[in-house]
Amino acid sequence: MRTYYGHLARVLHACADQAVTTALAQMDLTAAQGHVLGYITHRKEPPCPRDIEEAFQLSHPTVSGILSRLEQKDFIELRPDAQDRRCKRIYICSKGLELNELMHQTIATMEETMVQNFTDEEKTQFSNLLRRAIDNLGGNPCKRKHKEEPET
Amino acid sequence: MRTYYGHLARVLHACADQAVTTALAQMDLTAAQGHVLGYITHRKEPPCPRDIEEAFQLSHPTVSGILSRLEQKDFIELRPDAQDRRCKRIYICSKGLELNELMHQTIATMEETMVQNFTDEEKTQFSNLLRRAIDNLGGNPCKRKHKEEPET
DNA sequence: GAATATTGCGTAGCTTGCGACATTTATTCG
DNA sequence: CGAATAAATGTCGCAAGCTACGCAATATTC
Repeated sequence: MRTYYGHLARVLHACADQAVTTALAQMDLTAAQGHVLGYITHRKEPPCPRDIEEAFQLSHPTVSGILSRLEQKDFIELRPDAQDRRCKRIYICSKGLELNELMHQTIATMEETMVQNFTDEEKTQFSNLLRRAIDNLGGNPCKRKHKEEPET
Repeated sequence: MRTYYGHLARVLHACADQAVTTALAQMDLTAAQGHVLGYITHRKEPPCPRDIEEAFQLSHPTVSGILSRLEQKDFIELRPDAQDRRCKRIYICSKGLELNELMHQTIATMEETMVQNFTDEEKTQFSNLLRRAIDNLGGNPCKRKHKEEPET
């Protein structure tokens, strides 16, 4: 049978997602929510949904859904920016801050487990090949927004 | 910033999925539906949903959903097996057979594009690293069913 | 300054993924 | 044979991903 990198990528993502989701279940968080919460916490300035879209390469309705679930559970709070009222600033609530350390550790552990028997060289190669494959498929559309429209 | 293989795996899968979905849109198929239809076609015997689960490492509700959408659109037909009435056999309709060649080509093209500037060595390494990473995370639970329960 | 374009976000509706539970049919064992 | 077990699906309800559409606020252009 053939190789099908697409299939392998899907399965790998599913495994990683499952592992994190299982580990975070006790904190009432899913993998996606955990990753986003981690990103928000490590930022100096309270980010807006648009930042999340770019950081995770997700569409804005997807981000919107994740954020509203985080808000419902009081992990975060959304308030419109005073200067630019189009933007919403994302603030972390105490509940989110408390869990942050444990959650970050959980994700880091999964990442280490995933490449536990890789040499340093293999790790580097792995991420390089992944990135090159993504590039070959055109990357994510939003990334090219500022570069490609010299068609006049 | 750190590497996060999990993130790269998710993005790669998203890109591959997007590429195939876009290309198959004209045939009224999604990527998941196309892959499953391709699998059914290349099988000698009409498979049952369980076979799809194992081949694609998906849960049975997921497979059930994809199959019922394929059936609604008259790509396939589901009939219970005469010998074992628990199983449903999946038969391809003419509509599905006609599109098969084009669809298979579309998927193959995406797979080639994805690794277009890889050497043969890099291709091999890529699939090996992907498989090892999957293994490190425990693979997919259902795969281990027959091996691990020597706990008596 | 007014018309236009862009940006950020909301909502609707869809597919795909999952776990949990129920049902039906086969199989196994006493 | 009958009861218990296992196997294959069905179904429900959820999260997460997308496109497409619309709206309000800001930027740009003339």
